[in-house]
Amino acid sequence: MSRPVASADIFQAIADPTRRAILDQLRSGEQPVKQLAEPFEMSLPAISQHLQILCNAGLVSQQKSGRQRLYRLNPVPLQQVSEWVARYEPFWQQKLDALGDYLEENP
Amino acid sequence: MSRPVASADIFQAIADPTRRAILDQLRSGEQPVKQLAEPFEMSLPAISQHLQILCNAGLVSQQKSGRQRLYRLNPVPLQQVSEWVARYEPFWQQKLDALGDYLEENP
DNA sequence: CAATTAGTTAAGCATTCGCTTAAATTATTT
DNA sequence: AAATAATTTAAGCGAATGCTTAACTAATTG
Repeated sequence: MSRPVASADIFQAIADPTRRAILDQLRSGEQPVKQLAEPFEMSLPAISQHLQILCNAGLVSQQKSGRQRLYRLNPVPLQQVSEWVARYEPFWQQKLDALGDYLEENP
Repeated sequence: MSRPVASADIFQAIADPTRRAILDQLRSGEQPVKQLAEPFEMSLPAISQHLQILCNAGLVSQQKSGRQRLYRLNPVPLQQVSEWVARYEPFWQQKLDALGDYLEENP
């Protein structure tokens, strides 16, 4: 069998820079594959596979429109990431406060 | 070579669930490797390799203390993730608002 | 000093990943 | 109906990933 089998894991899905760039691009509205592929020096199938992974992770949805397929951003699963990382915010505040104090005491 | 070569990329570093769990564990303070490894059904070298990847990503630092090596959380690079994902918050707000409206209109 | 403890390095292996090219599918245009 | 356009499916490939076991290094203890 050949792959883009469901990663389905959000963290895995956003680990790849191309996929993050695709998501970034989709913030300006739904777009067909060809347009999404434009900024990348990569074959169309490669992009298609990335889109499938994003789809499996629930980060995009697609809708047929004539002979193109419009992909649309679904940001909801990113909340999972947001929530995870938010648990660390107190810690980096602390770190930065410590740095601030240090700089104050050692001008 | 079979190294845990420097990913150095934060998103890659947090893509693995074991590594995220290690980070989670480190929020309760610096810990030696053996203690960090305890919750996992995995060999010590495996954990050591994960720690090295976290180290390369700047997410942890280590400090020798006798014959143990204490690992400590450094959350600062996670801000990168936080900033990236924050750009999507307006979008999921929008999504949830739409859902809310829908539910109000279709009780 | 020999034995033990804590951890890392090294080497190897199976699986997954990101990509490619070629072929297939589906819809539109001529 | 034939040609073209948009995209996916398929197959394959090299590199990276996550793990293992075995061997090594360094600090502590008996």
